Amino acid sequence: MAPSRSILHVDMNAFYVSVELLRRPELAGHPVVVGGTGGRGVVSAASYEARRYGVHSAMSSAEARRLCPDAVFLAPDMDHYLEVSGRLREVFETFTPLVESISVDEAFMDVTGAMSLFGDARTIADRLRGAVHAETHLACTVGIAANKFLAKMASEFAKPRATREGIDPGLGVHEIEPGTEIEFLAPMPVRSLWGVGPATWSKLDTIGVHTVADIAALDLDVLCRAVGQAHGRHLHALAHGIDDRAVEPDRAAKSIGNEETFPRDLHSVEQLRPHLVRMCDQVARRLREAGVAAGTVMIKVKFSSFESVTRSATPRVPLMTGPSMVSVLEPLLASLDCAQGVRLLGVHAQKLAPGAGAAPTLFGADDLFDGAGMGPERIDEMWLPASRAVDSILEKFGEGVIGPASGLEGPGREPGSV
DNA sequence: TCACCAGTGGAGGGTTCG
DNA sequence: ATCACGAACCCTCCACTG
Repeated sequence: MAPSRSILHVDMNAFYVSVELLRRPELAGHPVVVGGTGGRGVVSAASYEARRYGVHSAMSSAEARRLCPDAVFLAPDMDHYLEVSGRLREVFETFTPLVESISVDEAFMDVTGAMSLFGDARTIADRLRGAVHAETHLACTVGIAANKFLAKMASEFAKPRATREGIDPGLGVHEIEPGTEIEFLAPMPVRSLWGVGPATWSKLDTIGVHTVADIAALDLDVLCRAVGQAHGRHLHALAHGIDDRAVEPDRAAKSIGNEETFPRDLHSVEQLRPHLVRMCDQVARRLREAGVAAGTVMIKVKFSSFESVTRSATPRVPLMTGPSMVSVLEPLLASLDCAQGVRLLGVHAQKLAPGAGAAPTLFGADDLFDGAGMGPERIDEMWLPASRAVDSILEKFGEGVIGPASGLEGPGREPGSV
């Protein structure tokens, strides 16, 4: 039996929109939407006023406009949100170093040890909300419970809510007291469990499972047959209020990738190649910044039909430059039928390994002459010093001053332009 | 030698979350 | 007609190994 802990889940209220309102106070009280400014985009965040009209995140911009024509649509400014997010984390860390960020606007905190300094969890939650507001003028909701899952359920419960009738400001803080977990969870719909999306919901629905109490009462084997071993065990535990995952402050990234939907579909490898080169370069740069190399590289292609496929390859040594990634991925791209129309291209680095300094070659000179040409390892070795030089130039003089020539498409190139 | 089996790791697809 | 992007995790199939 593990000792009992006190976990907070902090959730910023309508984060992107609230940050924007600080810069544009004249918009306060109006329906505001961040995202959905482009033709093919979706909503990233909606103010509670916009939510009253049924607008919500992940909705297509076209539908949001239809539901709420008067809303003000703002382009996302992720750099700014990340900066604010960093300041929030600093506020959180004045209470405990055990802070795990799960997105720009949500974090878990393990305050078990902090309570001797600051008071009980409820007191910490109140002081935290005050400190967040003092530092950033933003509002947040805090859930308190004995584990991460329950803390998240608690903050969900305490959040502000928009209905057609008006905006309910919510409780701000909610604590699920030890011993009351089951009664809190039992009546909840399965869809509210973390890990039950449309697909799982549908599977559970067909076996007559609708509430968390239904899952808790279900035979584990029956559940696992319906949704899979790992998922079944996980859901079964959650339904009993059990979640042993620790708050992990420094989770290393396990993959790094970029994907991009083009303004218009592209129809050939020739058209896609400049984008592939540019995106490989971006991903490789992020790898070098993180000091890691890609053990496996992958491309993702989404066709006009919305069908998407992935193709991956594992070179003999991990890669960390754009040209070496292009050399591996271009043949994979060429193996696909791009003529049918490609709306999205993605480049991902997986199986991240600690990046070598300037990786000394592990291979003989014969690598240079093996039939098809230079292997990706040799390309990496050749390009790494130059790539690092480019990194420092970009660092010094800003984005866009330098890039791969093959990533250019003509004068005045803009990302995503055709 | 063959059939079978277990373990492993790559590849590809799918689900979920914010 | 319209459906982003980035990341984590899981499942299944397959080839290889012993």
